[in-house]
This record gives sequence, structure tokens and C-alpha cells, in this order.
Amino acid sequence: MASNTKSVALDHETRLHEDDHHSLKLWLRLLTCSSLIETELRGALRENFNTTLPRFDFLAQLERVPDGLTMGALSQRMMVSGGNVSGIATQLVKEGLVDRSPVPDNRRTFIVKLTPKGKRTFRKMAEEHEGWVIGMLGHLELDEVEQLMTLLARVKQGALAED
Amino acid sequence: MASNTKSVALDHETRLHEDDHHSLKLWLRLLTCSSLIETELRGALRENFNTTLPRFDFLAQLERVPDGLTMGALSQRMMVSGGNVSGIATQLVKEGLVDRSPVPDNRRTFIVKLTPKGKRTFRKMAEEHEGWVIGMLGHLELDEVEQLMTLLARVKQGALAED
DNA sequence: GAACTACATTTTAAGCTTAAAATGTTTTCC
DNA sequence: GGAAAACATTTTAAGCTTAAAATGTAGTTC
Repeated sequence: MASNTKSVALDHETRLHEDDHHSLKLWLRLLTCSSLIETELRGALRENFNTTLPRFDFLAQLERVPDGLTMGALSQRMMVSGGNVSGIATQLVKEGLVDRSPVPDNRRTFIVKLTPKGKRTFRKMAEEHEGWVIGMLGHLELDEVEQLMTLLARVKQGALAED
Repeated sequence: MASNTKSVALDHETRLHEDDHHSLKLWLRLLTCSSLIETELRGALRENFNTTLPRFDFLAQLERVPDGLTMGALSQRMMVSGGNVSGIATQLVKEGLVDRSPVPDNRRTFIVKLTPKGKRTFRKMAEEHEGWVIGMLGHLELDEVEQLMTLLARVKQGALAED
């Protein structure tokens, strides 16, 4: 017996001091959780589909909006800089998964949308992707998930207010 | 009246469908929260101290351990690849904030530790850093933080089990 | 309508990050 | 003790990411 079930993982939280503020403890636990999940998803996407998380994210946002999105809207939704989206778009267009075309009324803007190939490719990936996420979070009870969603909404609120 | 308090933020969650699995919804809310906080902290570190989050993280881990850490231990705690830590170490050594020296008994390993200058520099940054984090998370009640810590421990557990 | 300002996007330069290969060291195992 | 495996770190190449500058377009204001 005596298998030590206490978590002794080495992660962001290791840097905490006993007397650090609870906000800091919370932040580092949050960061540890998202780092773990992100690393797992990135690896799975690479091994199974030879692609990356930002590319997947890009396609995921577009799949939700059949009429497409402007570069700026996509940048907001992906929570990354405009320049970043620009580069990823260029690649996905070259790979034939995405179409980027000008709009008639405003020559500054471009609309990106999935091509049929992009839709097919994304759907295959999305199915497995969901499975990986459930593999990591599916052990939580439904009421635990609900509590988390509510509490994280409060976190989001506070983080957004800080701008 | 009638100010719409409902969040209409554009973020990772925008890509969700109504009928997506609750695990996926939870993951995207978690990711949105850490993206928001990370972006805020990155910007504040740059504006106030002309430094970056990974550099700060590196120093923070070392400050916790006066005797220093091996490159490998640091890599685990920062949750990034060894090569990544290697590059950051080279910079911080050049800036005089960190000392990287061989250990006598094992010529493969290196121990990194803060220099006095590194300690001073870090402490100045850490104080403000804590303030920024409290600015974003301090509005949560103590019992909300406790619930989050418990629930996120469950998330962490599930994400770790997936290896 | 000319000048100014704001906007949408792309480009650029610098730094972060990873996976994989390379290097050098230590341990294991016959 | 020599070969093979494991280990710790660094290097490399490719891709991600950002802030800031550049480009081109639209709106505003006098």
C-alpha cells in the first residue's frame, strides 16, 4: 500500500510560496490546466493529422460561420493578433482548405471561408478532437462542469474588466 | 435601463455549437480565461519592465529554490521543452540575471540559479505582477476561489491521467 | 474636395516554442 | 571493461506569435 495519491506534479504551481495571494495560486492552477490540455491536443493533432492547434482553431471558427468571417473578426475570435491570422490564412489558402476573397463594398476587407475540402478535412479532425477533450474532462460530473462554467464566467468577467 | 449585461465577447467560445459536448464547452471557456489573463500579463510585463512572460516565469521558478535547479527540472516546472529553457537561460545569463554552472558529480547536468541582480530584478517585478493578477481575479469571493481550486484540481487530475 | 483621421490588413523583425537530431556523459549488463 | 542503452543538455529547422511599421482604403471635417 502507501502509494502516494497526493499530487506531486511539477508544474507552474511549483513556483508558489505558502503565503502567496490566493489569486496568484488560482492563476497558476488555471495556467497549469490549460497548459496540460493544450500540450495533449497539440501532440494528438500532430500525430494524427499532421497539423497544428492554431490551424485547427482557424478552421473551427470558420466552420461555425458558413458565410465566412473577415480577417479582423477571426483575429478577435481566435484571440491572437491580426498579423498572426494573416500568416495562417496564407498557408491554409495554399493548402486549399480556405478561401480568402475580397468583398465588393469595402476594398480593405477580406472574407475567409472554408472550401468544401476544408469542411471535409475539419469534420474528420473535429470528431477525434472532441474525443480527446472528453478523454481529459469527461470524468467530471455534470454538476462539477456546471459549477466550473459559472465560476470561470466570473473569472472571464474580471479579466475582461481589466482593459 | 436594459443595458445588456449578457457577455457578447468574441473569443474561443464563439466557435461552439449549441449541441457540443459540455467537455468541449468547458475546455474553450478555460482556454478563454487563460488567454485573457496571459495577454494582460504579457503586455504589462513588456510595458513596465520591457521583459516577457517566459523570462519572468523562469526567474519565478528559480526564486523559489535558492540552491538552483537543473535545466531539466526547470523545463518540467515551466511546462515547456528542454530546448526552450536552454535558449531562455542563455539570454538571462547574458543579461546577468542568472548563473548557469556545471555540477561536479555529473558532467551532463547544469544548475541554474539567480544572481543577486537576478533576485533584485525579480522581486521588483513580482510585486507588481501580483497586483496585476489580483486586479483580474481579486473580485472573486474567497469561497469561489476555493471551489475553483478544488474543481480545477479535478481537471488537472484528468488531464494528467491522459498520458 | 483636400487634408486628416480612422480602419483593415499585411509585412517585418524579434522572440517563443516545439520535435527531432546531435553531442557528450553516465549507467547497465553481459 | 566494452557495448549498448539511457540520460541531460544543446542545436537545428520549422512554425507560431507579437508589436510596430507599412500599405492601401474609407470616412470626416473644414
